[in-house]
Amino acid sequence: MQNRLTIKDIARLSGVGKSTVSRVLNNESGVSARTRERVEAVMQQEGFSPSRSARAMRGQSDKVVAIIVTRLDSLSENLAVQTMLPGLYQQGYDPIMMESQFDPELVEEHLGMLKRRNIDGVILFGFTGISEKILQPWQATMVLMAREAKGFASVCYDDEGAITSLMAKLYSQGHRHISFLGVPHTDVTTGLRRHEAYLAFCKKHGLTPKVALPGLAMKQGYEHVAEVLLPETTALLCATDTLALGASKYLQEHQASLQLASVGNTPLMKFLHPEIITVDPGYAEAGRQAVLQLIGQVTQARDLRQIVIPSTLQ
Amino acid sequence: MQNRLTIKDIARLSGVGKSTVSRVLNNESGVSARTRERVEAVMQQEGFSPSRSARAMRGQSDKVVAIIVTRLDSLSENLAVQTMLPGLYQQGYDPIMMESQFDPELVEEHLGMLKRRNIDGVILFGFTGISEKILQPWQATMVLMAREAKGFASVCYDDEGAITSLMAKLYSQGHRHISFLGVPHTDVTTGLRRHEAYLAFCKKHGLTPKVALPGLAMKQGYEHVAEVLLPETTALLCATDTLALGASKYLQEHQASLQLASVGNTPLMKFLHPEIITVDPGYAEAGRQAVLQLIGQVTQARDLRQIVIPSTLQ
DNA sequence: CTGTTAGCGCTTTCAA
DNA sequence: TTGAAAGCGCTAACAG
Repeated sequence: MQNRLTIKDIARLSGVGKSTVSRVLNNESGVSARTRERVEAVMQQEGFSPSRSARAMRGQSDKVVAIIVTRLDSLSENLAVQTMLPGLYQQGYDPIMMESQFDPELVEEHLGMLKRRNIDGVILFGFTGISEKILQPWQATMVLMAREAKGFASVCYDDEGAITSLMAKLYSQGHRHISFLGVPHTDVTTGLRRHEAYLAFCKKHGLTPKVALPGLAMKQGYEHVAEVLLPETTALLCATDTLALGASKYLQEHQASLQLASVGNTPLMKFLHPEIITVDPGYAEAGRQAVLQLIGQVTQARDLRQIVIPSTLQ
Repeated sequence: MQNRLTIKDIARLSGVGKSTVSRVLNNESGVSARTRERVEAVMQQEGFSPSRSARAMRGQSDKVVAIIVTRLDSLSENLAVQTMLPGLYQQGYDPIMMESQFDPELVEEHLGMLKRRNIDGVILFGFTGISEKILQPWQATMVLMAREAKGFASVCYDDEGAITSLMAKLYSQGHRHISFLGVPHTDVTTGLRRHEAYLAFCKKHGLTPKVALPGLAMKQGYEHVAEVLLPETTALLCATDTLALGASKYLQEHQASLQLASVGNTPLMKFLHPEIITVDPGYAEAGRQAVLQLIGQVTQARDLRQIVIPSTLQ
């Protein structure tokens, strides 16, 4: 680590001035092709790479962004992060990871650290309880995942479309008594929107809704699925894979057999219960979009778009 | 982000010189208590925090480390990383995350990026196929997880102890026909060592071993468990939770009921199959130790220890 | 087109 | 115990 070369060295080795090297480094115009080639050759040969800190100090950005997930082991967030990372590396950004554990105070704490570090941007996986006030300072440099907020860029899933297409599929299979296992309305996207889409479909098709909204945890699916099982029920729609996993454990234990459907399409689900009908909310695409949006935002002041990822029935 | 104060501002505001502020900042001796207090008060009040880049440029470290996991969704690695993060933040380090996807070339690529960034240290979750040559330049600044290598610090799990205590438990429950589902020997720790510990126990207690070593994936557990099911088999020991998950799906589908045991104790396992006997390899503790070791290494040239985390039967 | 010259915010001599 | 001054590696005027 010690004897890294500097532009000064490169300048000396290629017989030019520091600034010329700098120009080459930044692909600035105003350097003769010959000089540029020569300098590039030297850099190449010496394996030169400029000091990030020095560039950062010169007002350039640090090229560091943070990704704040709710939980490291969230199946869905993992899928999104998995596509974010390569996207960020490719653009030369270092992604630092933080875990909010669904705790608004932790988010605040983390954002505080990040503010102090003068980071370029943040991708935050939203959840219930984050006050917009805390986010305010980040308006220009944050992309919210799975959450919308006025004045913020965001990448959301198509909750309504996902639920509707699952319902349509179940309906077309002949199911007329479809129960719903979801998340409380305090969660606007996964909770409220998915529930409403379910209700809307029921209404439109004259079905009688039967609902429980226990929460996001597998255990909650397990413990509350019984509440929505009527004798006539033939299918169960779950707001998330995790919930479906919990429910299906219960169903298995109780020998109840009904058609399950859920929003998620996570690998775990596909393996454990391939018979479940799923819709892929487009986690991978969401990750890609989030990175594009964030980088656009911080480098070229792109406008704060609210992106919705279309889901695809599996 | 723009108008961050600098030590110059703090100096002015507290009526001292830049260097004094710097001394206070670094807790250097040679500053009168009065002056120090005054400066600290101003910093506090202005919410001053020094520029990382400037410090880094002055030869201080960047305070950035990388964590390279095999997969973002590895149940076990998640548990370790979960304790690493807070440990790192607390020491002022930023953890950047990378995913190797079990691909040695990706590791090489990532390490290349990191070298260029002049990072402080790396925590690398090992796997089969990483050539030690690639790691060589990182000897002093790397901690290997779940893998040992000559000249490298590492944090490993007590493979032998874990398997032995599970076997002892099964044995004490009266099981005498215990099969083993594991990982090929190319994986020295999870593969070879666990398998050997199983064989040793069998030998010592006069049991007839029955083994398959398909690999790490859930699907492999599912597909290969049948090979080790003899009519007399009453228990099955799996080298990992993931494998056990696959196996138990098969067993469930085939109505076969035997006592399962596995190394892992991941939340998913505990939820889906609480009846399985597990041993906790100490992932959380491993994460803590890895951070301590790495930071010790890079800040005070602590010697490269090879740490083994004791496992605990659940 | 290219080199020289100032700094960016900090640490680190070196004098006072 | 302190402050002034000299850089760290880089970029950005400003001259040639």
